[in-house]
Amino acid sequence: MSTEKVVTRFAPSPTGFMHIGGVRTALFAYLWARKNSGTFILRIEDTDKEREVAGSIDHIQQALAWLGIEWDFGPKKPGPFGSCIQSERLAIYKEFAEKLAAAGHAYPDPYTPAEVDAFRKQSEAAKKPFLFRDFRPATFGAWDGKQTLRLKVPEIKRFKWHDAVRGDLEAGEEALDDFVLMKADGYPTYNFAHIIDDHLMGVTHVMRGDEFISSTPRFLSLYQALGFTPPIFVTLPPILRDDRTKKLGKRDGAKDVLEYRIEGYLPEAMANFLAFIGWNPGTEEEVFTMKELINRFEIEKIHKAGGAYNEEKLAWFNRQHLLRLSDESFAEHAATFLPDSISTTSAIFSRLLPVMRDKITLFNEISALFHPEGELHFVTTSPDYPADRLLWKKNPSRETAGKHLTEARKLLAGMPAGEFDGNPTEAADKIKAAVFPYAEANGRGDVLWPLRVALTGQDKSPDPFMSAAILGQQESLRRIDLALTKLSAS
RNA sequence: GGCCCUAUCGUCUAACGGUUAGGACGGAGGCUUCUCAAGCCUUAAAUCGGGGUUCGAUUCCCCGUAGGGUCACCA
Repeated sequence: MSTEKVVTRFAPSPTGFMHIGGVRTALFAYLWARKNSGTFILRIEDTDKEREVAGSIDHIQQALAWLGIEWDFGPKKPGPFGSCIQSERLAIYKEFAEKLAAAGHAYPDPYTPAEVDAFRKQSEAAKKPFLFRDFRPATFGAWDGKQTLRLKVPEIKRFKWHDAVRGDLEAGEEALDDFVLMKADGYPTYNFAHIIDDHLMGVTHVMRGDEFISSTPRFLSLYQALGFTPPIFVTLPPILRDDRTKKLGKRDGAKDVLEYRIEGYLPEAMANFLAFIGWNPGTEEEVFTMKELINRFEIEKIHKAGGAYNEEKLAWFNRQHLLRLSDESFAEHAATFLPDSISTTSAIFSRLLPVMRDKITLFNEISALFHPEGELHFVTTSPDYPADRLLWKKNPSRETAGKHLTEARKLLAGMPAGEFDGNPTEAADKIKAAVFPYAEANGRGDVLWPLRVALTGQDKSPDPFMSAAILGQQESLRRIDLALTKLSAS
């Protein structure tokens, strides 16, 4: 490896939302740049004004920022090479176009689109692949800067090149053609602009999907005509749909990356998951922070074959990262999913923290916990439930339920009030110490089921000790009294 | 169709000529247990097919097969 500073870029076109395919490409480019203390550039390729979607540039930046992918140069951070938005660099492309035209490496296309189309049909009828260069005019005039400009392929030959992932690649002459450099609307094509920019921005490693392999000979022709040295090509494997039948695309359910934030995924989990589609450190470790990914990332370990997107594995990664979160950052992430009545600074929130941490895989599950049918609904609402719910299904006797509830009430009432306060996990332990021996002696289910329902009113909930710890002594006793009333009323 | 690329459990993958083909997700079973999760343990499950090269092929070569990509004044 040379001592040259590594520069990578992510170069999306602002034509809609970002999905995980695009983000994965950005991630790999970012990881490689950071690993080498290099530069990562976010370049906006907005040379097709027809397809541009308003707000996309903003959206792209939000998606990358959410994932923790930071760019050194980007839309509002121009570099020594100027703007990172191609539509603001038109003068640069024009200058290179003029140079190529003057050197005889490019020529104005004399045909109308209809005429070119006729040529194409002609070739099809003859069952030959259409190549514009077969119809190249014998002589051409100077380029006036307004016509369509095409590259005059400098050399018709079989191209061989090296790809850092795919190895030695080659393609025949049929892959070469006089492609368009400057469009009639004055904008450069992608094929032209990206090569100029990669060169001017000092990009050393071009990371992109395998859909660009087949156009590489044309890029190489242009590098040759311009006298530029090509960068290192790093072809990334495609991300496949989960059934592996095709590449994951927007039409196949590829979601907006920011959707995942709304669903309560952690950005580090997403980055971890994406890194493992098409890359693997070669060990059995799987859970990595962004920092660790940067340390471990190696181009040599990028795969050739495509990998499928699997949301269940993503969820697992999320759970793993969630477990490693500090209470403080857990609270931050939880904030938007809590009911309005509970703030992350409230006392009740800190009492609920251990339960929430145990229960969820995705943060949006927190809202479900507080739903009227949810496990934590009892926290904010006094329970309302049919009396029969207090009866354990294996021994549905009102008499037993009432007897044990009365006993349990005594045990809870007998505890010093202070033992309910403080750390909820410790409080739950103390409550368990007070109640469990009795339950052990008289049947765990017979004692604990009615107690848990009395406290929570729910079929599914945290265990009775934790529930009592969350509610506090007074409220716990009040709810047991309520349950006893229910039992005797009917 | 031409050209290019790819191929290990259902899925993500390890193996860089020699392993009982390993791990993870998901599945199944179990433990735990007052409920629901979580957690822990166990388990089933793969080298696309056919030829070579080699003492020995998941690994190297060839031919099939299947899948993907690409053939724009889109990127």
